[in-house]
Amino acid sequence: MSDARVGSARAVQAARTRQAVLDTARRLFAERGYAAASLQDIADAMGVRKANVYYYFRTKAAILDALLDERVVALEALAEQAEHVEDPAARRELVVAGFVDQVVIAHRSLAPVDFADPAVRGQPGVAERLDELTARAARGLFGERPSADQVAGLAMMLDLKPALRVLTHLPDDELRAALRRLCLRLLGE
Amino acid sequence: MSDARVGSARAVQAARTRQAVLDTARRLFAERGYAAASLQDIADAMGVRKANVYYYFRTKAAILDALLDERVVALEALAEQAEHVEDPAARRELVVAGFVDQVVIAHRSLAPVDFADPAVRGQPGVAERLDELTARAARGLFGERPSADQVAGLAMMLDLKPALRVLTHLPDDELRAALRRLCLRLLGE
DNA sequence: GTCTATATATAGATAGAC
DNA sequence: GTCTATCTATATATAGAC
Repeated sequence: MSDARVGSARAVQAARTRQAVLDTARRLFAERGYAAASLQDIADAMGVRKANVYYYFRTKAAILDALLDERVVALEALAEQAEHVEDPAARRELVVAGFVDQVVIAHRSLAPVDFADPAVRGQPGVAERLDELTARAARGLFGERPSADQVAGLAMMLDLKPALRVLTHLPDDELRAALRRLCLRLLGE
Repeated sequence: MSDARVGSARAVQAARTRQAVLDTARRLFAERGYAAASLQDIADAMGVRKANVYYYFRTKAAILDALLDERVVALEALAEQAEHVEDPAARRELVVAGFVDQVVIAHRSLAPVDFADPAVRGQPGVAERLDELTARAARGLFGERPSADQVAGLAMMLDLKPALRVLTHLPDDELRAALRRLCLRLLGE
């Protein structure tokens, strides 16, 4: 029986290890920053050897790419979804609620990649992709000519980490409510 | 004549080189993140040898400490000053105006150390010092029992970098005005 | 005060055995 | 699929000449 066959013992193990790399890297990148979290750290935390990590990802940057995709794809899906809502106020509600849910879920399970990390933004193509996503969101929320205040508020919203850090003690529902109010304040009500 | 004598050729050169280390490190730490900016990078950018940098700072962390002091001392001075203003609204105006001026000046001259960089917060004592400063500011602005929304807004205000990134095209006076409005929104008017 | 040269550790990454 | 062993580059940091 081929290893490629879905459900074979090796295929199951492969999927499990690959996912463990992503989960561990996500946590360590968020805790220490991308540059300061080494592949050795990741392997140690997983209880495997470094070469085993390289079996699944050719480079450290490839791990980051996979993690960024998780978040960026989810955000792009949210933008897509919002663009089908006609009423501007309802659209804003949808974006804020969806965004906050994503952030909270990512935070509660395993902390998300930090878009504000200079080492992350410095990866080839990353800054461009984030900036494009921001511009798209700005057009969707504020029209073709967003004001400086609107652009600034949106940029701040994309990194809620400082707020998350001081609100971790709240239960999920209160956390979500507080973050939603914060986002609406940033977008200018 | 002793080198220690103020104004001697060597003392002048020492002060100049030491300052160049701080200026260069401040810029590179902000651009690339603390972990990703090496002492070799700093020495190269200054046009000196790495050993020369070590003549002024025993470790890389010592450079970061000196840079953090610049910012934290300035922020603490602002907090001190604000605590002598009786009227709450006036106090808030003073804090926001003073804070924004500091951020803009630091940004326009040489970009400031990034408080949100995990590698920076991870240095011994840094997170504690920043958290204490934040708590002090919260008490000064909102009284003894700040609400979750107030604490969250203040935490966000301490890292205006995302907003700064999208507003760099503005002239100084407009930049300041936009950032002040942003801060006031974050603090809840 | 700045340099050359070097020590030592660890980073990212690969080869090949099992 | 995971391991041991190793390569190469670069990191922080130091010793000692000039």
